[in-house]
Amino acid sequence: MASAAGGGRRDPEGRRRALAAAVVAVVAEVGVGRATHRMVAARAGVPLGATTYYFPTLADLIAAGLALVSDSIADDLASWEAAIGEAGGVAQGLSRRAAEYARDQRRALLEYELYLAAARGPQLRPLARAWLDGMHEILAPRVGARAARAITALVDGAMLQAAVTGDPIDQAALAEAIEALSASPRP
Amino acid sequence: MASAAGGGRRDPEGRRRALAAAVVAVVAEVGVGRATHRMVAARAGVPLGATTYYFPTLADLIAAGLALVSDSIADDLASWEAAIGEAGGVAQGLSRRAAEYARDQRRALLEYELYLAAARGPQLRPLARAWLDGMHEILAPRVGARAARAITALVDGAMLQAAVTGDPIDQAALAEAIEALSASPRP
DNA sequence: CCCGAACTTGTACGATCGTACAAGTTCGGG
DNA sequence: CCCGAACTTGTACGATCGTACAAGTTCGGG
Repeated sequence: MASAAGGGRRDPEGRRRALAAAVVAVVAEVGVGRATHRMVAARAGVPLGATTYYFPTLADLIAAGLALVSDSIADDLASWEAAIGEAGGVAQGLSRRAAEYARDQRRALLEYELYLAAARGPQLRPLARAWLDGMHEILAPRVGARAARAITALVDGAMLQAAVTGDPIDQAALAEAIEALSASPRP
Repeated sequence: MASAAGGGRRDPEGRRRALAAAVVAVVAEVGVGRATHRMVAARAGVPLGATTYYFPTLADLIAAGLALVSDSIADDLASWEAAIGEAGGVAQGLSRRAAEYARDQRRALLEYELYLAAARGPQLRPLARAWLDGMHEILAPRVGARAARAITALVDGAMLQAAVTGDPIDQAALAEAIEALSASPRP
């Protein structure tokens, strides 16, 4: 191992990353069901043959893209936690972060599509779980398990609606609703 | 016009309906992006040629199926309103109906997939709007516009999560959350 | 220097797709 | 009775798909 981490004769690792990123772009554009080798290759700027060299089957290729999204969701969770930790409390931080998230409609749609696709094929299950459990882990210590689950559903619904309609999230209204759920008495 | 409404030589209208219903089944199984003429024909029990006779293009065929779902959502809205009108108030009726709805995971997934697909192609926009506006129309007179929107988001999120995870909705917890949002003071 | 492994590229394969269509069948109106 | 419109059916078309692979090219280790 001469040049250490990653190797890189003609930058195969870069191609692998470029292909995975191209998968994300293509899936965002046409949906999981319509993504093809050729679209991904064109988007990544590599010949068709390169796709099957790095990823033997289409399922492998798409899985590589989804892994990328999965990682970015994990990163996202950290930023959600940071937003909530800031001044203003859970309701302010959470609603601000949700409104920000929904502003990138393209990405929001992609993630919700994958979120749903997780129900059909088990290979995406971890992605959906990461989001739900991650949010619960962040919120539960601050508002209790029961309110955490309700707030996660509320925020999920608000972001889904924003992604579908294209309308921005009403941040003040969402904050108020989160507040109402946080204050809910125990059963 | 001898036999009046619908005509019906060898039951063409029945075939049309069978094809539309088959589209719904196929889309529910493999998703919008992977539904094909041949799958729909096989499911409907008609030869391939019949699909293009009744629906010139694949888009027409799929649109027919989605129209069916759209109609059933309109029917659903009536039953949501009925559930809310029953004894126990908004929170009880709504949470009970949502839990019922989520019990049919297959149908819930189908509808959420179409809901999302509405963001990509404008031909499904009415479907998404029908749901959002319909719920708002039902809830707003009872809890106010602001709470109506928050509750719709909450219920949407809860049903989406149930559809994705396959877990049933915690009806009592949802009712409690709806209650909290209904009682929220005006801004 | 050079050689084998790693990578690249273009082309080709059978399968399946959406769609077209010719030839048959059925049926109600005149 | 019968004829044309409505419907049925099977087959065939070119396009596109996932995947395989032979022939080249590059590059680091010995």
